[in-house]
Amino acid sequence: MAFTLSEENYLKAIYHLESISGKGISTNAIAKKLNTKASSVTDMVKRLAEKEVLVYKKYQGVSLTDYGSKTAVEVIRKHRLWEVFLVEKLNFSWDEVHDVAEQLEHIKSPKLINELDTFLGFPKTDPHGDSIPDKDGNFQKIEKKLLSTLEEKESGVCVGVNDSSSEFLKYLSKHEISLGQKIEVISKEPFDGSSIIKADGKEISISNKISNNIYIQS
Amino acid sequence: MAFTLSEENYLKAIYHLESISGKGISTNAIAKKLNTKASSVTDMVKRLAEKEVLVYKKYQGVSLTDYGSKTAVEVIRKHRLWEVFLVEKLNFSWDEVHDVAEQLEHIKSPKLINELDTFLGFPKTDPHGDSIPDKDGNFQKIEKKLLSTLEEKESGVCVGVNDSSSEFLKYLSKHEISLGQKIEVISKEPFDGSSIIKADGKEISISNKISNNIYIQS
DNA sequence: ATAAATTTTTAGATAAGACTAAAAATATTT
DNA sequence: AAATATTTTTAGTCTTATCTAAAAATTTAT
Repeated sequence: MAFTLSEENYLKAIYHLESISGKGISTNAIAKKLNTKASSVTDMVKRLAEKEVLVYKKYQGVSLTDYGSKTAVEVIRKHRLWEVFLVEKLNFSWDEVHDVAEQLEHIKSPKLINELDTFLGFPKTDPHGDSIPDKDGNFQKIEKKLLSTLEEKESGVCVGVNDSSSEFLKYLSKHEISLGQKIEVISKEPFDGSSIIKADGKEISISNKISNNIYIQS
Repeated sequence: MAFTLSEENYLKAIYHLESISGKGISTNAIAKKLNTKASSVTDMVKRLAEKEVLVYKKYQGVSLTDYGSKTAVEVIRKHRLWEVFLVEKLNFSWDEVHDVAEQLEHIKSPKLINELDTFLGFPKTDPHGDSIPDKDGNFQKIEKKLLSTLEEKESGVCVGVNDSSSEFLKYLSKHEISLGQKIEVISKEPFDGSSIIKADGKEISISNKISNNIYIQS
């Protein structure tokens, strides 16, 4: 079955929401994620239910079927492989790749994506630290926790980010925080959740919002 | 100004038609090229005229403006660079690239296409022998003529094809005719326009339709 | 448990792009 | 120069994907 660009974006959004909060995703949550209106979501969700990629019951939210999840994972695989290509071969920085990958992920050609995978040497993770599904849709869950959950004196390696927006990634670049970097929590301020961390030898103060967007592996 | 996928396809089609038959392209010619209906063309052409990429006068056909030509050339540049990428880096054969390149040519990102050009080493021609416009839109016209225009005993090098369809390219592969190959006309049959040619040391008979689709440089 | 607030759905519109069928304009024959 | 044929345009419809505004259902609060 073939899917439109919009349909693929809905599947991807619902898949991401399910991976955070389990089955039964609300219309409003999808609308917020896709910057659209709840009424538009209802319309689209009905179409997708007819295509049997998700189950929809009025006022009960939606859940992806196995077929729907598989389709979403295929799009995610494409997105992440293209990101690797852009960074490794075309000199993009990690804060520039997202918008272009959002377009490239919708190109339809099984041969293209499998050859790209081969060309890149079957990478396991993308430039933001997210793991890349293989051609059967299997991928390993990386054991990661938020930087904000670390206690004082604890440390770990930066393995990913929660927010891939260009603004956030630019913030990280400016403070010289990058993937694979060791980060140590020096102290935490209970009042506002901010903390002082040591990265790249330098101590800097970061807000709770920042530490909630950085994934750490211990 | 931004263009939709459909608009870009119209611009490309009109550009190609103009390069064959000059200014003033008829509604019907565009419809045939794009496998659509004349009425659909009229609709679209009105929209494009408002965007000032072409001039449209009822019943008089259309002509691209400079801006329209420039936009079309940008799409063609992207198409041909992606074809080179697919053949040289991803092991596509020249009869497999067209459909995928048709999708990739619509990706919007100036950085992407210029970095791709650099990555590929600024190729001058694509896998079908067509020249690739540089980032300013300049490209050299290759001096080429149809194989069907050669006389008996004349020969030349295959530099391109007129029809990039998978069926035609597969025909050529089967008969071991490829870009850069020397082709000699052994004899021509005036009755049906067929001819016997020598390629890769072997003599084969080809129809007029075939020799009308192969470009030769002497 | 009823009222108020929120969420979700329906109904009706809009825009892009395509279609069919019919009307209008242009070309071609005789 | 009429008559015929062809091309092009118009008018109206369809689909996808979106929107606003209003109605219905569900949740939360009192």
